[in-house]
Amino acid sequence: MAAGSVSKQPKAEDAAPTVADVAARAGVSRATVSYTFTQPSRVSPDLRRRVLAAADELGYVGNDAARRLRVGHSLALGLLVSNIGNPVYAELAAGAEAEAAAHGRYIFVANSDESPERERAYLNFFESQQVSGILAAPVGDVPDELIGLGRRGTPFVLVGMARGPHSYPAISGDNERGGHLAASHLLAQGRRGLVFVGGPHPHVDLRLAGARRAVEEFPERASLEIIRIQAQTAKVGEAVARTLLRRRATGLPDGIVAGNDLLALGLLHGLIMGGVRVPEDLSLVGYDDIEFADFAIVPLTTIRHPSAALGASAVRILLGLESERDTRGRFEPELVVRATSLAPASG
Amino acid sequence: MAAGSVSKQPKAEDAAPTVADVAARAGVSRATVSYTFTQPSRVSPDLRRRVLAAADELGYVGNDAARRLRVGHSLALGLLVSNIGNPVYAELAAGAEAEAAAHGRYIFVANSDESPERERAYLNFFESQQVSGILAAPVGDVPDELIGLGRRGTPFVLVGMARGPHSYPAISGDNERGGHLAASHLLAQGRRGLVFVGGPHPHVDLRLAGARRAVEEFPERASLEIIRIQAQTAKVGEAVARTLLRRRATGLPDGIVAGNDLLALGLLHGLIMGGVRVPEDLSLVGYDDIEFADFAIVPLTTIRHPSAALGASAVRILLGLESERDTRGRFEPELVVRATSLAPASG
DNA sequence: TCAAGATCGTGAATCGATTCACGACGTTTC
DNA sequence: GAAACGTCGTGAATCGATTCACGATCTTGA
Repeated sequence: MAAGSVSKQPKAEDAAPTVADVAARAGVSRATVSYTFTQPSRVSPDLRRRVLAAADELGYVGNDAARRLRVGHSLALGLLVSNIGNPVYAELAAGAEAEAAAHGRYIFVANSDESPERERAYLNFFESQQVSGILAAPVGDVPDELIGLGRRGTPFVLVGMARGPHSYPAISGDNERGGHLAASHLLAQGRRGLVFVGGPHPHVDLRLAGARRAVEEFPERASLEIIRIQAQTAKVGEAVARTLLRRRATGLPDGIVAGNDLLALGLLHGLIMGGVRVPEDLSLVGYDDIEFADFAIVPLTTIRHPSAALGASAVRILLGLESERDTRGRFEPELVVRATSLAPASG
Repeated sequence: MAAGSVSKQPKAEDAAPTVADVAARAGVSRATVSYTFTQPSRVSPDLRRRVLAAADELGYVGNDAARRLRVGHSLALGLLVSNIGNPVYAELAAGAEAEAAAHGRYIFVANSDESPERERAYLNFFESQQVSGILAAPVGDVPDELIGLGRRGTPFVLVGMARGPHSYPAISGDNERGGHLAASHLLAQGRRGLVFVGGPHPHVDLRLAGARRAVEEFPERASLEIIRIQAQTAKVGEAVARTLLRRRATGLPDGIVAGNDLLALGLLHGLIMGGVRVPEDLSLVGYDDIEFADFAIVPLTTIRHPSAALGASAVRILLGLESERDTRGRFEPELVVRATSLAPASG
């Protein structure tokens, strides 16, 4: 009684429906069902309707594992970020996601939390998932796993990293130019004793280079001191502020360029707590234009960084809709003047 | 010449290696290779070593599609959040990720950006990916897709949502208690004209209920006004601050409980800009203890919410390592007194 | 020394969607 | 009216890892 006369086991009634179920219901073969979804033009309109109706009634969702096993890659793209807690990366992810959705694709966000080990683990996982492309916003060097993956046919784009010594596809805002903008702005409003606060990081180093160039090109006498740190976080910014305050007797800088906004917010807080008036005594420029920059007690002057656009472009490149060259000149950084610096001299 | 005498096509040399390749190199059958990874004890130590060595030399990564097709589910868990830009969800994701990694699992973060449509699309995608479980931190109602998925065998946990009218597995901090803590703190320091600012949202409504209870239980006379809003963001907070300032003549509240920290930061900014002294004129309590709470110019008193722990527990529940009951009483909210409120009367 | 049992490796079937190669049917054209 | 061609549906092979059921080899005890 339990076993019918058919050799095939009856399906559990709540198991996910398969092409076979849809085919049976629509009275066609499994091949036809598949063609209905993958090459609709190959199926006559009449049958197509019938198949789609059957699929709908059954709540057919398809099994991407089977699909992938056959065609070799998934509809998903992988996004590897070093720290999802940084609003910049959250914005990057959102931009990539929106663009992917527009093309019927999905983004898997993996957060390595700055750990090279997790980074490698996730890259391997991406490979085992056969993602059809990878966006990587890694901390340091290009991981070997990524290079291997690329060789094995999974395209990748480095996001937010300049083409450095490597020759892999990479798109990025012009961080050097942004750094130049920031320092020039301070110089233009009369600041002459500048400090750059930032740690080793591909982006930040370029921002520093830009700031340095601005000071060197400046016709008058101006100085740029560099304070190196370990990480670009608000906590570190506060610590640096305390250090600066300690040498108040010998003279504070009158302008600071921070490696990013988190750092700048920490600095701002620390300095104001210490009685420094911003921007009267000292001007401050951050980098990234995160949401909180505008809500700091003294709204932060900063360099806007088109993170969402970068994410979107990276997706388009991976999907072959755009080439790396096409993006040249886009993603220009932009100075956003708020209250931590004076308005630029207007004449 | 092109075609050899073997019927099988030679593999492209840079194609990903398969179990067959590893088996050939180690001189064993494909079954043995598989058992080496899935049931190591079934293989003698000697062979195990040989297989692992071969796999390592070939850079074998496995094909999760094939694996999944056979076993029916993936090693990945899906995390659906409504807004990855909110630090609370970023923290939740990080907590879940760490716990998952400890068990050899991975988390796919999907960001619906508050759109019910994207939410549904991602749930379907999760199904097609056969994730072995889903963590959902949705905005409003429990989506039908999720319920269907659950019925079809994919476990899910609602994170950060109280068990409401529904009866689905859910874990959450005790938002009612947190709201009570916040309001009680204000009452304890002598505030009597309280305002709760918050919009419709499962969490926030509970926080409001707690605040209301605190005021009702309070032996002296105290009032609680409720300002309803559309979204808990900093921008909205600023707008509310402007509204409050406009009625300064008729009297401002002396204590505000905000639905979350983003909102509180916006309020804080708006009020201070308007000349209100915090905490002298008015005390403010936020909710969530996001990183930026501590860096606001007047560091924000808030209720700490164990988001990372919630994420970790949700993962353990999905993996069957813990039951929903086990978490009862954990995730207690905690009052973090900073500068936007006075210290509680200590005697 | 030989049978019974434990240990450990293997061939083959299987999961579900895709796609090739074929064939049935209908239409066009001379 | 028949040959040639197009259109559109189908059977069957395929992707790679897993796992069942079986069998080979080795161990143990009388």
